[in-house]
Order: sequence, then C-alpha cells, then structure tokens
Amino acid sequence: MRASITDVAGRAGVSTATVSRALRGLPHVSEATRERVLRAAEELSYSVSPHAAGLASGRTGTVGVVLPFVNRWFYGQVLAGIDAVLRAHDLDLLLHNLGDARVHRRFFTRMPLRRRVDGLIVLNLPLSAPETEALASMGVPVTVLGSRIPGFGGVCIDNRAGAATAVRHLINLGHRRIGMITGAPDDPRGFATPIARREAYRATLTEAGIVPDSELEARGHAGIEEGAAAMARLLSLPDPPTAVFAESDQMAFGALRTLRRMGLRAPADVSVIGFDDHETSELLDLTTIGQPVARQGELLARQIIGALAGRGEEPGHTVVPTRLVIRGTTGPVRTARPSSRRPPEALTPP
Amino acid sequence: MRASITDVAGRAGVSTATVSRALRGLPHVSEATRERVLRAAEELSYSVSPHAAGLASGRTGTVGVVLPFVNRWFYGQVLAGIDAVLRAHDLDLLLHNLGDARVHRRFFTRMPLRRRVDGLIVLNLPLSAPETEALASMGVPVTVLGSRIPGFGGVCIDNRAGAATAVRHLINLGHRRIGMITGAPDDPRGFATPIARREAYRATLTEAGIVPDSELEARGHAGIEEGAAAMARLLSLPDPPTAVFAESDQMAFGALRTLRRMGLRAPADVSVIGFDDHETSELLDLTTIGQPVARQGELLARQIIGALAGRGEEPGHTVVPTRLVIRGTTGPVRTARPSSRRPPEALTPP
DNA sequence: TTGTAGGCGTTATCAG
DNA sequence: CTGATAACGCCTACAA
Repeated sequence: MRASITDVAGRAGVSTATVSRALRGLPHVSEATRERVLRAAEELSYSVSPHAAGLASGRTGTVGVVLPFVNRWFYGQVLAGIDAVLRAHDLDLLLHNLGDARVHRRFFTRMPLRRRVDGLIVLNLPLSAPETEALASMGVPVTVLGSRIPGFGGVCIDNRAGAATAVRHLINLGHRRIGMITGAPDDPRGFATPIARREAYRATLTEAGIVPDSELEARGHAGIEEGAAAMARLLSLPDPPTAVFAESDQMAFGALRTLRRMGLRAPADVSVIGFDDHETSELLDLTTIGQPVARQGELLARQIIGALAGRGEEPGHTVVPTRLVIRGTTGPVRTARPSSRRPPEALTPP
Repeated sequence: MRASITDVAGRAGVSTATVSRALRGLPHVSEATRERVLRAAEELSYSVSPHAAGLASGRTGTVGVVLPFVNRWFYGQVLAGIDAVLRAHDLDLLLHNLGDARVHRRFFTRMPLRRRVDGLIVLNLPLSAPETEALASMGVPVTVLGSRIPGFGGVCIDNRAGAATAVRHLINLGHRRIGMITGAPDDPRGFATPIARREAYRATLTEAGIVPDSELEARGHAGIEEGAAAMARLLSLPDPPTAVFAESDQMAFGALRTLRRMGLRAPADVSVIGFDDHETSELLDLTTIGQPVARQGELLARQIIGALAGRGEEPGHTVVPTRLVIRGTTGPVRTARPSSRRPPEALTPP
C-alpha cells in the first residue's frame, strides 16, 4: 500500500497537520521539524493524494482547456504557450477537445469539467448566451480566446484590422478585382473569425471605392482541399480576380496548389495573401497577416493564474497585434489589364 | 453551495447509497427509484465530485498523456486519435508536455501524475531503465508509442523497414550517391527514431553494395531550418549526393527550400524523400514514407482502455504499417552523371 | 431492492 | 510552533 500522511507523521514523530504544513511550505513550522518531515516523506517516497487534497481544500491544481481541434497547427501552438506557463506554476492541464457539434452540445449539457478544474481556458469557440451562462456557473475563472465576453478574461487579435490590412495591401498594389476565399462564416455555430474577416474584406473594398462583388467570395470549410476548390471556382469566373485574400494560410495553400496545377503563378498571374503566418508559409513564400500564436496561449494562462491568485478584480482583455508579412505571393497588378475574356496564353506558364 | 449526494438523496427520498448506484447505472435499482433519483439530481443540477469519488473508489477517470512536443503536426494528430477514443469512453485526458530535458528529469523525479491517472500513454519518449521502473511503480497500465517495453503496452511503426524502403526507392531509381539528413541521433536522451532510421539507411546502402559515406550524413535538430542548413552542407560537398533521404518530412521541407533558393530542382537536380507523410507534403509534392498517425493514437487509447477493463493479461504490442508514397520529388538519376566537380550551369534553373 | 456506517487522505480551524 | 479533530463528498461492504 502507498504511504499516507499518517505514515509520514508517525515516522517524523509529529502530527499530520504539521506534515501537511511542512510539505506545502507554509509558515509556522520550525526548520528542524520541516527537515524531519521532508526526510520522512522522502524515505517513504510519499506523495500527496490529489483527490484527498482536492476534497479537503476545494482546489484541484488543474486548468481545463477546451478547444475545437487539437490537430491543427494553430491550436498546437496555443497549447504549447498555455502549457509552458501552467507548468511553471505547477498546474495540470486537462485537455477537452470539442470536435464536432455533437460533442460540443454534450459538453454544455453535462459540464464534465465542473469541479474538475480551478480555471477554464476556452479557445475560439462560439458561445451562445446559455453556454456562457453555463460556464460562468462553474464558479471558476474563465478566459476565452477570440472573443470578448463580460465577466470572462480574454485574448484576441483584431481580425477586422488584420483583414483590412491584407485587403489594403492588395489595393495598394493596384488590384481592384479582389476575391476572397472564406472559411465557414455560415457555420450554424457561428464562429466569429470567419465572419469578422469577411466583413472587414467587404468594408475595406467599399472604403476604397470598390463595390464588393459577391461572386468573388468563394466559400468552403477550412482546409487545404477546400481552399483549392474555392480558388478553382474563382478562376473559372468569366472575369476572375487578379488577387485573392484567403481567410487562413491553410486555405491559401490550397489556392496556391490550384494555381500551380493550372499552370498559373503567384503573383505573376494572381496575387495571394493569407492569414496566420503558419509555419509552412515561409516555406511557400506566402504573403500573410501574422499573429503571435503561442504568445496568445501564454497570455491566456497568465490571466487564469492572475485570477486564481487574484483579488477578484474584473478580468482583463488583451488584444495582441497582427502584422503584415510581405513575401513573394503578392505583387503589382499586371499593367496590361486583361479583358474580361482573358487571353488563353495567360493561362499557360511563362 | 453546490448540491451534494445527500441533498439528492433527501430530495429523492432514498439513501445516498441508492443515489450513488442509480447515478452510475449499477444494477439492483428499481426503475422507479432510478427515475426519481435522476430527476432529483437534474433538479438540483447535481454533479458528482470527482475528488470525493476518486478518494473513495481509487479511480480517477483520467488518462495521462506524456509527450515531448505539443506544437508539432505529428503529436497533434496522435493526440486527436487518443482524444477521440478516450472521449467515447468518458475518460478525461490530462496532458503533460515534457518540453526540454529539464522538465523531463523533473517529471521522473517528482512523478506528478502519480495517483492522478488511471492509465498513462507515453509518446515517443526515450525511457531509461530507472524511468521505466518509475512509471511501472505508478501501478497503472502504461502504453508507449515508439518502443517496445516489457510489461507495457505499445504501438509503433517499423522505422527500419520504412527507412529501408525509402533508401531502396532511391537506389531503384539509379542513385548511388545518396545522402541523409538526420535529426538528432546524438541527443543525450537517445530518441529511438533517429537512430533506427539512420541505421537502416546505412544498412540498406551496404546491402546494395554501396559503401556508406559519413560525409553524406548531415545532422541537425528536427525542424525546417535545420533541414535547410543540412541540405546546404550536403550541396557544398565536392561530390554532392544526387538523392537525399530526410529523417522527417519537416526536414525535407527545409531541404526543398534550400534547393529552390539555390536555383536547383527536385528531382531534376536532386531527388528528395521524407518520412511521415505530413499534411503539407502533398502540397509540396514530396515523395515520402507514410504512416497512419492518428490511428496510432487510437490504438494507444484502446490498449489503455483494454487494460483498464482487462483481466491483467500481458499487454499487447501493435506494429502499424508504413507505405511508400511516391510523388514528384524523386526521379531517376541524371543519365549524364555529373563529374565530381559539377558544372556551374547545373546550378542555375532551367 | 435498499439502507447503514465506516473509511478514503487531506486540509483547516481551533486550542494549546 | 504544534496537535486534535471536524469536515470534504462519495463509495462499498454488510446488513436488513
């Protein structure tokens, strides 16, 4: 059987209360006693039972992370950031992947993390009012990535600003016919990011005196394949765009693949800009809007830790900056503007 | 205050024991009683305290996952596989990232997961004898990815076979001067994968009557940058390789980047083959050795679940197959074999 | 089928 | 500075 606090107490010749204090580094324990306790614990290779400790103290030493995907670059980076900070504070990380909408619903009806965590980090999940309410009812600090919710801490980027910068970059290069490859702004769950980026796209065009053309918005779910298909659709238009803003780098990758397969090149034939600065983007020389991903994870974890230690102040909200990363897939619009019926030779590689 | 089992018992007019049984779906509870209990619990929005339950039962309902990186494609995929299976069995997933060697050491001296988990999944970590011992002493089923350890369950691919296939593919294409970009076979921790792949590389060359040339082994730590640097070194040799086997797709990406920057092309100038079938590999048209990554995660989780339910049989070990994925970066060796001093025109793009 | 009661291993509150 | 001791919330023989 595993040694318990009573065993340690016996061996050290003190009470269990003293063992508890000594082991947790609390004050009011003489150095000599502490020494003795530590040695006894060592000799018995004692370790506290998290359950017993949790039951008695009400704390769990665990932070929950809820996210929609574990197998995407973005979330891996965020997770790494969170993990680093949590680890430094000796907090465990309980991962809860919400995959599809069914699991998502189930999570909010059953609240499986209730009483399991001291704090909760929610990554990029759209939260309905009752869902927000449910989280709040857990009675632990909550911090969310990607949206601003009263009562919760938060970290996000300014999607509108980032998308606007992307589109403006294209406009500055002389493009007027600018398409967008958009993720799933129509997903019933209502993810905020696709919506914000698309709206900024439209608004920026309008500001520049360009009338948004809904034909130039190609939709698909996030993913390389979907990005590729979307680009194919854009290119098949009678008057295709000369530049394309993809909602994410992943979708931009697909777009680039389509271009290459059709014998076209970026930016010679079509300029392409993405969003995220994915690790592969540099490799593909993709112009994009960069955001500090792991950093956001760190900030989220820090907020939770602050709230845990904190004096119940209203949780803060941090907006982290994005930046335009100019690489090789965007360039000036062709000076010889193609007619609406693009000459066939433009479709073959130079 | 949160409702406890006593409250539910009171409201349902039964004892706490009955509540416990009813809620866990145990037999020997009349349908009527169960109904009543369920309703009472619902009305009080009761949820069991995992701590109290754990303390009393000794079970945690949690499986620990220990891994060296969270922010790499490979581990994200594995994690997704694990998560799917665990979730289906209502088990929580406690993530423990071991990052650098310091954290790694600390983990094994303090055993922070002791008593926190019902089972443990270890991903690709090299385990010394005492470390293995320490894990075994946790008294829960352990399953490891990437190595075979007596007493533990395991899942792995045949790295030697995979690497041999890669090298043989190059040999079949007529290459004789074949380089390898290798990860960190010299890491003091002794990761198994790099070692196995490098040894298979050498052995396969030897079998084909080619004498391995240590000059053709370029080392670096895993990563795109390192792969790029390694390729640069290979190309600067007086007699550079005509084909290169990269330990991982990531490193192969770096290699491709170097080629492109130097105005060379694969496979026209140098053939490149990787290992993993990373999601980006298709995009880059990289020939590679594919392995079912998420699948391995599922298998690991299933092993743990089997052990949890199991009758203490010796845990099994599963080897999953790899396969050669031929894409566009490998091709026949140039028939006009370049002299050891490669003509400068070959260095400019066609 | 249901109830009783002891115990799980700590923490925290009081005294001393 | 240290020691009793009452929670903490649930599970599980055992008894009824």
